[in-house]
Amino acid sequence: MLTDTLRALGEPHRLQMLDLLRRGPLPVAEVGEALGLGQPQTSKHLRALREAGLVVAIPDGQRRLYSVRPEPLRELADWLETYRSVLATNYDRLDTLLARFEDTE
Amino acid sequence: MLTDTLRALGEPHRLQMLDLLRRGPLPVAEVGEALGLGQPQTSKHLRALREAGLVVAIPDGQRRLYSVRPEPLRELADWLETYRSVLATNYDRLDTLLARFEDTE
DNA sequence: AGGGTATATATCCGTCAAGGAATGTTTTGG
DNA sequence: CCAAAACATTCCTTGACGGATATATACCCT
Repeated sequence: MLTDTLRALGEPHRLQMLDLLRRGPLPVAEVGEALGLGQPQTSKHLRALREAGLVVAIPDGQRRLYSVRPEPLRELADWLETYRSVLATNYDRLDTLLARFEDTE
Repeated sequence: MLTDTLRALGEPHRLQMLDLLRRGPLPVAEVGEALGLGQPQTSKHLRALREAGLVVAIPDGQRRLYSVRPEPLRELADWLETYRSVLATNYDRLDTLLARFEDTE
């Protein structure tokens, strides 16, 4: 679900984690170290990402290599596509906005 | 901030609101009615969206017309772009993933 | 000016999520 | 088989959040 993806990434540490894993798979310890997180917190956040389908864990000896799973990101990209017309238009000047309102009124 | 955008949209009602406003500006009452929300709840969520910069309110008599502000969505799109290579690759079959690990090991 | 409408804000409550410390589990190495 | 390493899970506490109700504010109309 799109909402789950957004909620999972709405947490700063988890967003950083994904950005970190974007470069390639990493074990839990390195992820935690990179973000300055404790080991339990790291595992917890990785679990949240995993449950959102944003990440997969692959056993490698006594470690677990986490890597990005792109599916949810594709879904997010598809959703953003539906805003294509909105993104194209330059709505950001207030007067433009007001002008449009007067038109449609 | 990207996190704020994701966090704001991580709430199902707010995501629905944005999807609703994607078609064009609406007053609070119609937004609430469309989502089956009470008036205070509607205002509260719209405020959250507004504070995330995802929405603007324009006074129209005693009403306020809310509409989408594209800036944060552009930022989101830009962020997604950095995952372009990840999205392109077909990571989704587990064996493919494993094969890649064995390669890089 | 007054009454009604549309929206915003305040408050209370229940719930959930994040951080921290301790413990459990699996795997490796000897 | 035992001890240590790497993670996962649990429990606790605390702060934030969403829903509901009540109240305040702003605006229009007559």
